[in-house]
Amino acid sequence: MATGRSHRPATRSRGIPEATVARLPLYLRALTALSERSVPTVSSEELAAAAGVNSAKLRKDFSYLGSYGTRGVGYDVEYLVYQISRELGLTQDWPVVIVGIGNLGAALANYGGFASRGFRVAALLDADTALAGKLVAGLPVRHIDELETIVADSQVSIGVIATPAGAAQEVTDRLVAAGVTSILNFAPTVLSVPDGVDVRKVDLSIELQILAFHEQRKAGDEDRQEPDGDVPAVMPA
Amino acid sequence: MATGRSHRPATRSRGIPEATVARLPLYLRALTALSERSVPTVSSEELAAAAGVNSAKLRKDFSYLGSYGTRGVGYDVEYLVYQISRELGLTQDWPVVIVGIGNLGAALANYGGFASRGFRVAALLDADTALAGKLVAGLPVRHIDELETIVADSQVSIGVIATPAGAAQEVTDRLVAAGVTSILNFAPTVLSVPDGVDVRKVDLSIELQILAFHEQRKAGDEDRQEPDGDVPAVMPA
DNA sequence: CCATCTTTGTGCACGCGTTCACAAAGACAT
DNA sequence: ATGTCTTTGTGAACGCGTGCACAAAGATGG
Repeated sequence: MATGRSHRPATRSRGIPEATVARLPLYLRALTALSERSVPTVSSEELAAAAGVNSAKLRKDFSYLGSYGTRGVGYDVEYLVYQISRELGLTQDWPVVIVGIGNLGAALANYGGFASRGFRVAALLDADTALAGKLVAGLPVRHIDELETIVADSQVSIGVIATPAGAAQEVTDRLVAAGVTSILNFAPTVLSVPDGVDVRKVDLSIELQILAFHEQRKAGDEDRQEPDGDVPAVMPA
Repeated sequence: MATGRSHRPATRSRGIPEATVARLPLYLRALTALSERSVPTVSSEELAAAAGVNSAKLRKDFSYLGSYGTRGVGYDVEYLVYQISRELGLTQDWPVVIVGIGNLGAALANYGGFASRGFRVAALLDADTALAGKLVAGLPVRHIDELETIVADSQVSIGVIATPAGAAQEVTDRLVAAGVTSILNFAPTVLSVPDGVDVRKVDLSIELQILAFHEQRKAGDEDRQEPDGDVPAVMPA
């Protein structure tokens, strides 16, 4: 029992579980919405509903950050917005380069969610010389060969890859060599990077395939289909 | 409104764990690449490397599908491609509607990974009448009011939402009412849907924020930037 | 046919994440 | 103050996912 509280729950220890980190942006978004409506405080129950999670999970998540709530009242919205922003590192400026200015790259460049969260598009890069100089989201597209210079000059540590799959690994290598240590990959490829470099991937096709799996299951619930049904002529052995 | 139930209905699919389902598309992609190079068989070790996972995990994943390997040899590439495709439901045709034909919607419409995996874009929808009739990826953009007709006529069960956040819930409600039971959401909002409808979300901003967290942690390791600095005047209580 | 070698399939243990359930902490009214 | 009421913070149990390590299965060669 926590009757004799002898030591602090390690507010500052970087022992924040990965699953919790992944939910912090979700909470932050819900809190920002509340903040814009000038709501002063919010209970874990209300906030959890807004974020689409379980309230116990939310409380446990916040407990990793520290004791920022008030029992009987809830959480101070503004205070929590600040604490989560700080924890996520959003109180500082993160220059980002986007490589590959096709449809997707342009969509990313135009995405408003960046600027509002401390992310600043430092440059748009593409291998196509025909694109060079064209304005996308108010920024000129620059040639990929300027990558190294731009990353160094603008202290870019985050790169976004929106190139075709074939170019992704080479671009990654150049970004890493230039000093980038975090990569958000939209290309449908497995990237290999040295230790110390973080890669997160977003894959549209994979998400759809997962949906298809569940969709098939729904449809097949009454249509009990034997898994070893008919198989093409190929069989091992 | 239906309370935003955070559904994680456990893994009672077909006995196939959710985590495994999420990796099957990854294996499928690696296998397809091997197939195109006419590689007849592959070991769990090789395939795992290509997919970027642990080989034991891969073998366990495959074991949920059945015993499709041959000890001492490995897996028959073509056979495995077929089995995974069938398990994911990719041997059938999945008509998809994309709602919101901005930069992102256009990028999705042009994405080649759809058609090659059994997904067929049945229609592109947008609320902007100025877009109506315009060709995107060879398909005419149609007005959102045609949603119900199109979903019904084309037997669409999967919807992709690429609208602004403010429109996402309403579009979702209309899709669901029209019969769609799987939704891929790109809008930065929590969607509430009735039971039986699957939602997967892709959020660019969240991914970047997670990267920022790790990036900050890396930078702060040596640079010990006073984490407990000043807090804005706001304090709870 | 037997020995050896390769690679699968899986039992098992461990660690992380989720959820329950409740005591502690504070607000608020009297 | 004291009691009541609300809501947080968290101990504990549980379940899922991961990875090790190895026996079983089959190929291959002599």
